Amino acid sequence: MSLNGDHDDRDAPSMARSSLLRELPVTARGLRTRSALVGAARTVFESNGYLGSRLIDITRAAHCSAGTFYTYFSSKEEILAAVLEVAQEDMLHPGMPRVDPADDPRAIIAASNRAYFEAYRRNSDLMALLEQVSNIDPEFRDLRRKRSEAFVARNARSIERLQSRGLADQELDPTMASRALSSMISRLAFNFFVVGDEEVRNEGGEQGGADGEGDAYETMVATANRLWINALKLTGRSQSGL
Amino acid sequence: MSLNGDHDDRDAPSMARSSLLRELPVTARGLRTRSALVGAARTVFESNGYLGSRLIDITRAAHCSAGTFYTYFSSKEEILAAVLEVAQEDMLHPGMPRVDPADDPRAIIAASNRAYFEAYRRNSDLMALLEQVSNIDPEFRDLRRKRSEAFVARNARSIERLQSRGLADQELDPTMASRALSSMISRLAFNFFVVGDEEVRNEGGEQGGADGEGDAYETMVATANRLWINALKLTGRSQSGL
Amino acid sequence: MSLNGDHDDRDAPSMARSSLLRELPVTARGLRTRSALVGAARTVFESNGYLGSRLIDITRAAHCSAGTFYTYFSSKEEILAAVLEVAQEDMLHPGMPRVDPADDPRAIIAASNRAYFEAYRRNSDLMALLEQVSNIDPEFRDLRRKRSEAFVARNARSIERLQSRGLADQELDPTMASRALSSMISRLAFNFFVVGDEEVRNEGGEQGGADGEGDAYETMVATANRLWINALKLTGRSQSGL
Amino acid sequence: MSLNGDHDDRDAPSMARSSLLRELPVTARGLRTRSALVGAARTVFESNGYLGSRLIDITRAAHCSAGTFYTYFSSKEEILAAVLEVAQEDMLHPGMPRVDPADDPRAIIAASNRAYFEAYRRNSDLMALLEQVSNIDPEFRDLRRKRSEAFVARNARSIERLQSRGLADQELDPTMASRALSSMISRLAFNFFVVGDEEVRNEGGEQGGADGEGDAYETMVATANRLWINALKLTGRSQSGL
DNA sequence: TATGAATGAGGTTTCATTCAT
DNA sequence: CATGAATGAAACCTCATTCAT
Repeated sequence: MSLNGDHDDRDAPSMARSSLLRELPVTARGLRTRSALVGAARTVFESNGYLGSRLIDITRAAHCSAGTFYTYFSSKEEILAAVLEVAQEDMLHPGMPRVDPADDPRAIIAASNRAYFEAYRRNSDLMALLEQVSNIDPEFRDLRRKRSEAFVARNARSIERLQSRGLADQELDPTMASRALSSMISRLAFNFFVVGDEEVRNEGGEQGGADGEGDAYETMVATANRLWINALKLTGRSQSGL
Repeated sequence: MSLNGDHDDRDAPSMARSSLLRELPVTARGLRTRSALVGAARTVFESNGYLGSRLIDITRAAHCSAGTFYTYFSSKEEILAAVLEVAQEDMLHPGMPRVDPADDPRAIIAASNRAYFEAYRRNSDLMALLEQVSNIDPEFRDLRRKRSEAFVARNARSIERLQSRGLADQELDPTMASRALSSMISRLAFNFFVVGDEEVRNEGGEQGGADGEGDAYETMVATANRLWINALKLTGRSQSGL
Repeated sequence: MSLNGDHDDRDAPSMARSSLLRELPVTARGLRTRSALVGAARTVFESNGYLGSRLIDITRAAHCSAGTFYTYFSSKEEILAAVLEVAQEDMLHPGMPRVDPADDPRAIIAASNRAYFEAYRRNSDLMALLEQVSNIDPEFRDLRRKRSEAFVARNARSIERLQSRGLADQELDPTMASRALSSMISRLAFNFFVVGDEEVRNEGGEQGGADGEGDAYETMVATANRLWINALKLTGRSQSGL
Repeated sequence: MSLNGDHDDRDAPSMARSSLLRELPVTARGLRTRSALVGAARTVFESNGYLGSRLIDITRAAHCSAGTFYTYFSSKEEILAAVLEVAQEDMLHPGMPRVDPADDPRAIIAASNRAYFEAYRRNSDLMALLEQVSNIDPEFRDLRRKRSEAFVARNARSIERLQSRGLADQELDPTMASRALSSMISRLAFNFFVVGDEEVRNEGGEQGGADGEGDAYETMVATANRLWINALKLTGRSQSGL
């Protein structure tokens, strides 16, 4: 349904395919080599960033030569696209528990937000990479923007539906609200998993007991959910705190 | 007072000074040249980005030789710091109308959010630059993070105060809420002014009349304010609509 | 055997390898190019000195591009190490006539000194280079010092052996004497072949007949031998004049 | 008298004056500034070497501006000449105890060698500098060579005199022997004070008791003296070890 | 399909020296 | 006599990409 875990700017791979990727190799050996390159590139990019990674680092990690690279990709940009594509899957369908549309919308939001954060945690290095490259290469910025808009539109429709059912603040512009709340969640995740260091993650809730990283994480999730729900003025029969 | 317009990551210039900048020139001529370099750098960086800018572009724009650059700065990084420093002022003290602490908190929030967006608009090229560089250079990322935390802490105290006066949702963790809402505003501004192009800015509100960019902007500000206020569950006897 | 021709500061090539050199190329073409670079570097360094040589001079002489240089060496320092390494061979094993340990020690000394001077003559440009660079770059100074110590130790053992056979001055500290005599020979060679110009080399012995460079050279060798033998108070029943 | 402490290549300042130095300033202030520059240059050169020293380091240490430098010196080379000139004094007249020409030549040699080593110790940084620069700049190499020859000639005359008195090995070429022995002493000092590190200096004599740096030093002096005397086959009535 | 050597434009940076003030 | 800003040539080095094998 709606309000799925995508608060950020990525999308179906097909968009990327058309402009950036070559055709897949036909032989088994070719597939293996290409696969090794993509895997190596992911590792290398995650460690050193896009700019810090040399093609030779990638080919070395893939146990092949510099020339071979150009059999499968026509530029550094292109293999980056391939790397990002692989990871989109996980961010796009973060394996959320099935939700019944009839459920309390607040529960659905809570679940999808949590699923998003979990996926972000798994892919934080890649998200950092995406953030880096979309601020460098207009091609990726553009890609990102287009994807983002698609999801914002979907979430906007959900908000609209909630409004028409009288469950959400009628004064809000659905598209803009969708943009704002998506921004909030994705940036929170970015700051927590990419920028954040121990200081950020070690703070627990205000109640006291700081028993490690988990506390800060749970606080973040709970706060994000509550803010989101408050922001939409979601009402419901159920009084359960999320 | 509180809840000021700072949703982003900048701060007192002194932080940068210590590690990055050379001593200022003593003669008027030197001051002039240095100034010309900083101005030229701002222009060049804004046009080409950090990576796309060559030192020779900067010195040419400043009408001086390559060697002169190193009289005042010891690296590209350093002149970037100088450029950003100049712009911090405007982002930090965006010239908000004086607010009376006794005013309706909702009005204060609305005013400070608007002031932030205005400042962002004025400095959007520079904000794009900061975003780019903080995803490349750990020094700038670190600087940014430290600054951000300082402001988050300040806003968190404001939220706490509202909570203790019974005006804001007591269930929220003030620090985390501050982080989330700051993220929302700053990212919204980034997407609007930096990433956004005609498509984004030309959409008006859903109510109808799309008459240009102004509409989308007003919708964004209004939505941001309303979401922020809803999110904190700010209530008040005060009569002003936002 | 002992008292070999090494009065100076060089040694097994392996010392340099570990810290300075890249792996060798695998193809014949690569080997050829690397070889051309080393040869070109030797010529260029010998003509212009280390500081006076630009990488571009070397690559031009080797008929390759600047980038190619870095396929094989990662710095000017490194190719210098490679150049010196080649020349070490000749200085280390100067092709001395085989000596019988039972021979008169004085004859052995005379032969090994002469072999050293001959090797120095062949490699004088390179020795000048080494002298220059070891007074500039601590890495080379260090290398030189370590090598020197190894040879001093070997010669010291020879002196010790002569002492224990009652053939050399017992009062001498073997290590220090070895150091002193090695210094004498190597510096003499340096002054003659590197510093010295026509004035020096044209002087014959005092006996009269100045008939060119050869005379001065023979005088130097004879004097060095005689001083060395006198200095150790080498005595022998053996009849051979030096 | 003869065989004075000069085993190396320096000489009366007048030689340098003619080719390298400007006239001295006339005012007291000028003299003070010039003096400060020379002093600063000595310190800086000794710390960083000739190449490693920037003019700006020198002027800063002398508390004056870059422009002022050129009031007194017309190049980096020139101030180096001035620095070396100052230090020549000490090396040239190392304050040897007055010797009676009628004394045992061996005692005279021992005294003058020791005086040389002492002077070298006092000026070792400067000697390192001279060594460095004379392998870089032909002007200094030339200067050095000319000076050296002058001293070698003087010592050669002393040897000749000893030979004619029947006190030294008649077979030796006096000039060449002088060159060789001077080389030995100066290089020994260079290796000990400039190149040498703890390893070298901490070795005591062979008898055992290593009680610090002094031991190695005394061994060096004693060995140098004994080798020198042996080498010339100096005979005398006195049996005293040196 | 795989190799790895070759490319070369272009970047940043240094510092002795000059000169207007 | 002093200042210190300005100069500018040239040096070293990087790495995505090509291509002969």
